[in-house]
Amino acid sequence: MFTLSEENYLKAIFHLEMMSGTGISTNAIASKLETKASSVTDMVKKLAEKQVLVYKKYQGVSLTKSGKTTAARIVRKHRLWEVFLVEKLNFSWDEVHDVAEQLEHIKSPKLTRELDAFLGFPKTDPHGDPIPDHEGRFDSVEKRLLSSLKENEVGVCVGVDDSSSNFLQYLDKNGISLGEKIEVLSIESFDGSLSIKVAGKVLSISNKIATNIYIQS
Amino acid sequence: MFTLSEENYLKAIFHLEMMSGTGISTNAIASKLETKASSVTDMVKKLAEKQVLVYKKYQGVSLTKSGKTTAARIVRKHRLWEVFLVEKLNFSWDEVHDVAEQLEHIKSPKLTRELDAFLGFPKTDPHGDPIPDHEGRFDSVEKRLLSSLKENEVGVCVGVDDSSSNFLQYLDKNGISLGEKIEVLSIESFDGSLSIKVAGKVLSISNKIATNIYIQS
DNA sequence: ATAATTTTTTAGACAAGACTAAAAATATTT
DNA sequence: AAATATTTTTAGTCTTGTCTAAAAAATTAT
Repeated sequence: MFTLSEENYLKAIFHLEMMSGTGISTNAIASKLETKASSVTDMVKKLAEKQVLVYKKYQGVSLTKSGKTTAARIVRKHRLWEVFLVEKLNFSWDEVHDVAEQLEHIKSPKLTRELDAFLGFPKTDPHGDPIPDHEGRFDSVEKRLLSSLKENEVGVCVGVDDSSSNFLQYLDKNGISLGEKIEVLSIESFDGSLSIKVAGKVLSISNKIATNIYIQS
Repeated sequence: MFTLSEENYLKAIFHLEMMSGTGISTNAIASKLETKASSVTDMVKKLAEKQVLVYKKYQGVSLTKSGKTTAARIVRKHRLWEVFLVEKLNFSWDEVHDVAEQLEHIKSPKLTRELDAFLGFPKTDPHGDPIPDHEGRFDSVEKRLLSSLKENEVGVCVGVDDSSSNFLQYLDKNGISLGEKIEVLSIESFDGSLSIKVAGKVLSISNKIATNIYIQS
């Protein structure tokens, strides 16, 4: 069994490994968890003893099989709760994160199982991220950045990179949501900004926005 | 804001005050929380500083207005989650307690509000206990013990005193559940055991069982 | 390749919340 | 009312998870 703090470390390392492969540095973990490197060293030693990760001094850490499964199960719970909040309790996708951050630590296999069934076994959360199964497996959604599309190409919004409240509210305001079709009308070569058509309306977005939206085509 | 531990103390004291009035002893709290009296003294001092209870050495404690509201809100969340688990996630009434014990500490006013609405503003939990409103008010359900009925009287099961898994499973096995009509056929004067009719079947139950079932008539 | 910089680890301290053992206050007996 | 028993508090210790400051290792620059 893991403490709340241990679970947060596992989840952070899991996410970092997803992004940048194996061998996660002490500082990377510290900045993700907004804590100090020395605290990370301590905790990482503890988790190594529990066999959920491999740690060698000055070499960063890597999750073991069991560590990955444990972490994926926390992510699973987080994303299931997000679906619940949005679909059943009228939360918008920018409001769910903090609450899901608490709910993900509830320990009850039956609860997770039944919640999954109650929601109709969803495959992705409200931000388009895949929901791992009980064994920790999940389909890596094939997603490209909106900014990688060429003129006149179309795609469907399947997720966002930045999940900050500000950004999600911007998207809401402009009618961009999961499943929405997006068509690239033109690309400004000067600054990479795009003119797109979404929900029937024409919209101009910066390149920065476009590199935070995932689409599938 | 209160820590998990502080919330558990508040809830325990709240329940003790409901049962036995004001001025709760250190030992009573310690045994309810399965901790030591010395730990209680420490925590009680901390809570007194936070103005949620009044503490005078050797004289026990009493919740303040604000302490009562805080505690009632935790109870409110606990009971709402119990309803959710039973009504939406197929938990039986003996399985909900431990999970609700975790869920009650989730901090999100919107979550509580929306959950309440999602469940249709229930008035009682699956054991028949009233659900406080946001201000901490609740109707005290008028309930009598089944053992207080006379021969040929009838009542409806509205709750249980003992919420242990064993007892609740016994009730399930014998078709006794909330809202079920119970008719007392005869009372054995020798040991106080009752012959009752419930769900069409005749059943003999001990006096001890009958003093753990609340009915309304 | 040596110096400077950055990263990581160690050592020691602290707060929260629990514990044990002993002292102090209150309650109960006789 | 004194003696005994119980309850409560105090004092000091422990664990978890954090921190700061300093030392050690690794990396980068000169």
